[in-house]
Amino acid sequence: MEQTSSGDARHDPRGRRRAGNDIKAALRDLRIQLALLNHQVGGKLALKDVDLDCLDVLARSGPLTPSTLARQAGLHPATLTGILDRLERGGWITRDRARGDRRSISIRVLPDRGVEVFRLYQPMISAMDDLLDGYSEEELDVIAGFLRRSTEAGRTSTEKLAGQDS
Amino acid sequence: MEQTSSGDARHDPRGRRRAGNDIKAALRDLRIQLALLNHQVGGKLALKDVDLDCLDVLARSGPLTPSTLARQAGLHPATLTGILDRLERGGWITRDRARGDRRSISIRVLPDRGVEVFRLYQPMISAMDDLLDGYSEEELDVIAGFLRRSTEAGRTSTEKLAGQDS
DNA sequence: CTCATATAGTACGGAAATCATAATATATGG
DNA sequence: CCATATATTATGATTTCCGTACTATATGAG
Repeated sequence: MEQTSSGDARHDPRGRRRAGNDIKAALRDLRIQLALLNHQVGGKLALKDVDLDCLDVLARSGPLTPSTLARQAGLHPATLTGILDRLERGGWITRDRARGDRRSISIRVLPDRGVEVFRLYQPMISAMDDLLDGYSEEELDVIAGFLRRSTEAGRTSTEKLAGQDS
Repeated sequence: MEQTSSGDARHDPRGRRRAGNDIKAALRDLRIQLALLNHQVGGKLALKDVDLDCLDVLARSGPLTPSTLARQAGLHPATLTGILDRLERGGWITRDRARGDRRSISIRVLPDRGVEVFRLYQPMISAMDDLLDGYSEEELDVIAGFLRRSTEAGRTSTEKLAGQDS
């Protein structure tokens, strides 16, 4: 749907290229800035960056087992045990024995402290809402599509790197 | 253009709201995925996540002093010393005494190992190029603008959090 | 069923990273 | 020249990371 006629006379390859490079650079900046925001939020909650990352994945992808989470977060299983210990001690998660396979554990985010997190992200959420108000619904759809595709590009690229040993 | 049941034909509040929430969720996913990609890249280069972050900032924002970099990366000055030691040992950066103020140090990224990094990011760069080919120049400008504004939103939100002590 | 093997999660311990504090070197203003 | 402020690094206590080994459970073969 965002395919437009190419090879047109009005089409300036140099302009497209510049715009593309702008986007890639902007994505780099955005990644760093969001990492920094999370670092601040984590600091307020006495959580390491990686702890907050795990919490984010858990909150988003529902209950997970340690092995699944470790794989998704690119962490050593033993490292994850330490992270889960911290999160459990802080009252962020619970570890329950799974019903089917009794070796495995189901990690669940506790809702209790959700408000704290939300309050800390509130400035960013408000700023984003203000920002998004300036776009038409069509533009919003373009942006959402771009973000989803970029995430997918990131996923396949990450897997490609993880697959090869050098 | 489709009419909506509630009021304004041009602006459907429900559709906009959904699109906005989609974007915020997509941004969360994208952040995690890019962090994961960097984790993989860092792993190949024997660099911690935070080391690669610092390198990225340095490569992007030119030579910096340790104090400036520490502030920009949200790190304790002493922590940064350790990071710089690792980066220097690995041949990623040099520390030169600044000309003006002889207390301060100028950290510069060495170009030598840039190729390695580029090669590792190549899958992502190619995927992004393919992805961007599907957009018109106008759409690219919309996306670039959105990314820049989001980064700015992240910056002000981060500063807001850093400013208050609770 | 019994045994071998595989898998999930964690305990343990050495190596490394983090960060508060102190120390050093230089700058700046009176 | 002196007092104070600032940039960076050294030191050391604490925490984190992660390779290895261990326990518990699952699965498959005979």
